[in-house]
Amino acid sequence: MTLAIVPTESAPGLTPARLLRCLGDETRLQIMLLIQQHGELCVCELTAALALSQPKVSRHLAQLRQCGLLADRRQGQWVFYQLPAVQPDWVRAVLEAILDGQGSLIEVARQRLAAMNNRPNRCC
Amino acid sequence: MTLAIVPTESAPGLTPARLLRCLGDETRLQIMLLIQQHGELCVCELTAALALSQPKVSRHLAQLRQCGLLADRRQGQWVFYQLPAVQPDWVRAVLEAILDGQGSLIEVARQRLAAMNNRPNRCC
DNA sequence: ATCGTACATACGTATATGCATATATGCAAC
DNA sequence: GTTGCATATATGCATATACGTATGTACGAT
Repeated sequence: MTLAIVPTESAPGLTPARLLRCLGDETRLQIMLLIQQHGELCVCELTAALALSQPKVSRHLAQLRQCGLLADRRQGQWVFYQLPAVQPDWVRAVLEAILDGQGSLIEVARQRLAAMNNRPNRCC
Repeated sequence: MTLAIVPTESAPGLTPARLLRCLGDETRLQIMLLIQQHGELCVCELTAALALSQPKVSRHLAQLRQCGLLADRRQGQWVFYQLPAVQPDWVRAVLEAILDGQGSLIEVARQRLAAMNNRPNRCC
């Protein structure tokens, strides 16, 4: 008897084109790069870093979540987003390639995040 | 005195997000992967490989060309499309990652291209 | 000049996408 | 309970995108 080696696909319908189209938005691309760099960020941190309205950030996060590009975890009032534990290799490779080539895209956002006050504490 | 290392930008207003959005379409992505594999293809070859209408292929090619993702060259009645000589490294890396991980995307198209008759001769 | 092939574009239409505003939920403190 | 904050979603509208069809242009052959 053989057990499945491949874990449950986070997003079965995630085609390369769908991935690229999801990344093909300034806001979503910056969100992905920020989370890739910082490991885990909540909505209010992303809102501050990107200087955008909360609903706008939330809507883009929902899209990234539905594509399986982000995983969310609730901690008290905050919802933290991070890269999913398991993700196809080619998706990782694409993200790394973009971050390597376009990391400067999020410089301003990183500065705003660094200047943010009252950031929530991670625990759990 | 320092000389600019970065060559003339093919299209100054082209953001990474715009490039990704351009790649984030099934047809355009297949075109890019096919050309990456075959080096150079004309419109009628792509039309046959993808089994799509000629105007549709032509329109997508125009978008890729306007984004600087493809270069075209006329030879008699045919217009051949190829990867541009100079292109951001991360774009190449993204395409390679997808081709490595999801090369099956263009398998059917490759078969149709292989079965095509009267393909034009390359020369210069 | 005329025809056939290859390719590009214009027009009208259907759908998708992004946004602002308003509303709803969940949690913590009081 | 109520208030306040963080987050999520629903609605309505403007814009963008993709498509089919038709038309236009460029090239080679006759």
